Amino acid sequence: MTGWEEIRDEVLRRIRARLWVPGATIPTEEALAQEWGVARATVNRALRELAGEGVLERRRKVGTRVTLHPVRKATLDIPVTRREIEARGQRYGYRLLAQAEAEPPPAVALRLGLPPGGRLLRLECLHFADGRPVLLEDRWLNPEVVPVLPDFHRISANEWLVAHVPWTTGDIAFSAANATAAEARLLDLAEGAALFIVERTTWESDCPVTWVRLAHAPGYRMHTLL
Amino acid sequence: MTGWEEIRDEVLRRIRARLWVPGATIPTEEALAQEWGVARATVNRALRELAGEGVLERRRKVGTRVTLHPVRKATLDIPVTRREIEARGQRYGYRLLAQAEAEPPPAVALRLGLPPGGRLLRLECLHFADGRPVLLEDRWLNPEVVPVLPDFHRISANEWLVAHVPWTTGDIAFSAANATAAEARLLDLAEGAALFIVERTTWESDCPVTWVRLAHAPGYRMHTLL
DNA sequence: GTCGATATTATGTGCAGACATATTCACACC
DNA sequence: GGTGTGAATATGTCTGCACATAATATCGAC
Repeated sequence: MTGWEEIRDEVLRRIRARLWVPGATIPTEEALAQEWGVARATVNRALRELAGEGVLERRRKVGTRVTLHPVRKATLDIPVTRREIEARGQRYGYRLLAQAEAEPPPAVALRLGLPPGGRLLRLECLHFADGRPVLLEDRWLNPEVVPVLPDFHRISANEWLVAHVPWTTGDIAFSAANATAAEARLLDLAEGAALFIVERTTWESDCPVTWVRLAHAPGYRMHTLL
Repeated sequence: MTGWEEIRDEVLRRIRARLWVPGATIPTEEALAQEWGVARATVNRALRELAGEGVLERRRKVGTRVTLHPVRKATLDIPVTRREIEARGQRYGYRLLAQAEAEPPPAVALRLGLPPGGRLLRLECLHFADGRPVLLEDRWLNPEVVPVLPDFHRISANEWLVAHVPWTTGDIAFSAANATAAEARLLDLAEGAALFIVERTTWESDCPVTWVRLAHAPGYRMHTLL
């Protein structure tokens, strides 16, 4: 029993074998380190990992216990649209439908924390897989953050932003919605088709960057890795 | 500059300030440790953390670089339905619609890795928020894993499973679908309404436990914490 | 008994040093 | 020119120790 990964696996094994049941306190780091003949830091690393995944709960002085009400943590990878489509082995296509400066609807301004009346750059575009439209993008961009802009006919805002405004923070929400008549026409669907909606708000250190709504055509599945 | 969290924040600051641009290699752990007057292990902890979030890419001998094509990692908490509804301040309700042993459809058997012809326990139930139906659950359960079963009229399978078959592995997928006539009737919706679908397959150490499809009524939003 | 100071305890984090491992690069060799 | 080998190097991980911090338990004063 050497190495924090082996120790992590052994802890998981004991939990699954009901040796340590949910809600119960497990032995201290010290005791486990002694039992397995490793340093306490090694046990700590393993237990910290499991606590991060939500399997264990740790509190100073109290000890480590197996989580009683497990909250499944699903980690999703959200790549740039082009790479996501290409990863499925399909040919990627892109078309800019509209680009204009305008006043955003109140809901968008609110989410970005902007005062009403400001003006943002609005982009509407379509993404294609093997020539078929699969994703409608509706984006509002704060021109103050990115004063020099590229030609969005050639590169998608999505892709340009991750390269030029890296490592922003944000907020993502998922939902479902019926396609409006306009959406159905653009995505070549029947009106009312169920769309998978991703809404994303992006910030760069307290400054709003962009809000975007991605409407995925039916057939789209988002999937956890593990 | 002491403490791995401060160091992590400083690294992030430098990336956002474009001192270290995407694709570029940052100084070695040794160099950073010296610059900030801390041990290499402390820098390692901070950089490892950022690599886990996808901000940095690290390879032995090569060094640490700022990720060029960031893949946003969204972490979702997926609690038990009851707790999710109660967390929104609504009253939770639950009704078992059907419980029967049956042969699962091929798609379900395939996902669970079971040979065709086996029999599973099928549960169909409705979850209510403030008295209104919001979630339709269609579940197939492997009775071999959990030989002694509770009264599913009183406790939802969801909740009973997390308490009695803890820390399973699994696989979750999200999509959107139009409500069938039957689904619309049960959820008190118009036929064709856009449902948010969660499909989940659960295993316990190479043994299939359950497959479930959750159909959320419109209005449901799944949300990242950060 | 109640309250508050103090001791105890388990985890959180840090340090210095060591060795392991993956990868690259230079160089000798054919 | 191509190829294999070994040196160099950055990260990965472990050890043993120390002190910090948070939460609890204990015990004395009143």
